[in-house]
Amino acid sequence: MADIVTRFAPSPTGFMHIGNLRTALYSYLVSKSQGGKFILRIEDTDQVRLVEGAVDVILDTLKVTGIEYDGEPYIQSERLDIYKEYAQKLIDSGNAYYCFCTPERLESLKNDKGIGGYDGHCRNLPPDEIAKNLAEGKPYVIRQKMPDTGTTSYDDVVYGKVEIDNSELRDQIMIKADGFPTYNFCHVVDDYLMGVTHVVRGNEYLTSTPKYCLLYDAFGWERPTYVHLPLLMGKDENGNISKLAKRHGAVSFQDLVRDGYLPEAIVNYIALLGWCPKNTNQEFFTMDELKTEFSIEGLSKSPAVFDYEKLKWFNSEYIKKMPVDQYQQKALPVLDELCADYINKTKLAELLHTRISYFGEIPEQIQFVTTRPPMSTDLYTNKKNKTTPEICREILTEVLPLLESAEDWSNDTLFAVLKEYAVSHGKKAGAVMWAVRIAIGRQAVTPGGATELMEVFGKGESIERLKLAISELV
RNA sequence: GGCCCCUUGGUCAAGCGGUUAAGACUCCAGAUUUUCAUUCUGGCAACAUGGGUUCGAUUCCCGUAGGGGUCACCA
Repeated sequence: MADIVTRFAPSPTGFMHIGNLRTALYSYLVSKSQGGKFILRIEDTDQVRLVEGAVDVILDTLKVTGIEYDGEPYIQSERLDIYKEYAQKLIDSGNAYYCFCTPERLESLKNDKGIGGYDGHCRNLPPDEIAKNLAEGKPYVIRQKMPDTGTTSYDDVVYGKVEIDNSELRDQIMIKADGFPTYNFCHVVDDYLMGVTHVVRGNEYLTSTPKYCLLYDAFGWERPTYVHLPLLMGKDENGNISKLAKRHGAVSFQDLVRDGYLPEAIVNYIALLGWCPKNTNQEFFTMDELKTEFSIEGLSKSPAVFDYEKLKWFNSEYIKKMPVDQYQQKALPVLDELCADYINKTKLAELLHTRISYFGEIPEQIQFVTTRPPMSTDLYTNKKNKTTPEICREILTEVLPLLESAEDWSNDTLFAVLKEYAVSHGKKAGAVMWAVRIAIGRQAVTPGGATELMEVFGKGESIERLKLAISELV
């Protein structure tokens, strides 16, 4: 069997939609799982939607996700002559024709319910009229001539046989009036010229693929293998499901990275949205593992809803597995920006390590550190530790001088001091810890216990918060 | 609306004629922990529906319903 060649052919829109990234991933894996080639082609034939710097976004995304393309990327806007040449071939063979219809006429056709699309008006223009129009410089497009009768079918690797009535097919435009080709035409030419054996793309192309098959046939080329992928969906707050879009949340790779999701976690998660490994329940995959485990048979037919909760879970697992220094490197800058100098950021970051699911969560998690939340004395009441505001007040006042005289402000020492106090005063350790933690943290739930928080705050701020808390308990 | 595709718990999903219908996320309960988190137990929850085919259908076929996609000088 000849080597597999797949491609990823995004248009430069300025951001990488997560569904698009998944398509790239699968396309890459279809090839690499078989030791094939994977090429990148930039489809920038829409002149009105050009976005500056958009190609870099694509390149960067592929780089950080570890999706490596072979050779240099192809740029369609640099290949215009090629498309014209091949369009001409189709005109010569009678499979395409010039169309001089005005946009206005096409518009009125569209609005006419009985017709609902192009009517083949220029299909059989006499040669001399075409020549005349051309000589006059009349704007024109080139259209593909579709068969009037019969059906066209192909075998999709994941969906099986797909058959369409040719009467459903319109004479689609291959070359636009501005001389640029349409996707419908140039991707076929490119895929052929670039030796693409497997076309891997989203299932929105499932029903237009017969048109492309017809193009291959018209050229006398062998059709590629088609691998259509189930769509990625989003769910809105009303439970309605549709193609994953902005209103569902962050939908570009860039958005997710900005929120503090790790590329490896994102890739791992989306790899499993529409694909499942055979003979294993494994959920965590490195790119290398994906390359060896991936098989087309594991692809699903039904659309998958993108679940932010599960992504969060994946990400938190990846964060937990991060080596400490690497983790600190990511967390510290965030803390540096938010926290006062006296805060022990390294310690705080350490506490956060098992508690955040993405780095964007840090600011709200540490709000009680950057500000002093309003105190509610109800917080001192805890059933399990049998504490009340009164008991806590007693504990805090007794513990304050002990802490003030503490020389070492490390977690271990502080813990020993409080434990010592609890034992010698016949108090439950949990009660003492509860009182101190509430006094310091000023909220019910805090990342870390009493002494850990004190270490984070340092002696000065800790004592101040303690005194403040006592004064509020009168 | 025409055409095409899809349909296992709330979500991702395994299953490919005979199973107590896996597993993961979420949620709940319990244990551990100086709170929370982590960790560890356990639990709730599914084959859209009606007909066939078959000794037997979640698995195969048809209809219905629901969802999605597509009908551009966008890709």
